Amino acid sequence: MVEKTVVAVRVGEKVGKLKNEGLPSDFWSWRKYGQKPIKGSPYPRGYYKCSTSKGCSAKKQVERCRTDASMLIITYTSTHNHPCPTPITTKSTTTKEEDQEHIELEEEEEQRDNNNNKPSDEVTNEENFHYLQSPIRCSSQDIIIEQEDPFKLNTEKSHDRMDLLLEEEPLCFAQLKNLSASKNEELDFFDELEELPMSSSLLHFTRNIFSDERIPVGPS
DNA sequence: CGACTTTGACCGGCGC
DNA sequence: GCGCCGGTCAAAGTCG
Repeated sequence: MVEKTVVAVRVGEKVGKLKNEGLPSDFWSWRKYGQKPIKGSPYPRGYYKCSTSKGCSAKKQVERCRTDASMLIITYTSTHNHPCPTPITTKSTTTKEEDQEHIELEEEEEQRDNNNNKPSDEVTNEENFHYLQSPIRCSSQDIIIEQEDPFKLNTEKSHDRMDLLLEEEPLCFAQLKNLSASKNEELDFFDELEELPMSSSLLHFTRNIFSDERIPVGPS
């Protein structure tokens, strides 16, 4: 049984011009070992292996949404057989960072409990994807994690969107696009970043996720 | 010089 | 068996 995680990531148009097709940075390093044009999609799919540790079998596939070039579909397969590499950071940041992630996890689990549509034991069914935030968390838990825009952490909007994302039926990408349409200003995200009152941990966190949204996507 | 990307070739699974 | 397609390999090129 191979673990498979599908994550939709919205990236800015500008970022898409960068190398790696603007892949969001994560704690692991990935080595590209192939690229293939995919039938039915105008965009090629890239194949990446984890190069953080020798012998790690973790892989990911990255392709652009055929209907929305600013949306990346990242499919993680296998799991890392090594601990999450420690990002270059100051000593004091990790705990805060973890706390924030824990908060998000709890929110996620709470949402899932409220929904009751997908009991956790059913999620492990092979027909279901594991919504595992592979690049951020070193965990094999079946946990839905969405990387929220840090600026939306305290807004009602994020919860509304969360509810939408946890709807029984998977969203089409057009819907996902609308959900995050308000993020057009993200192109200047880093320009504004310096001026905003952010804690060092939050700043580090946002840099690591590259200001992307990571949206769990159900099986098509 | 090592790590990485690019890209054509190769291989296996699957449907006809 | 054959062709298509997705996934992987590996040599060559690039970059810092």
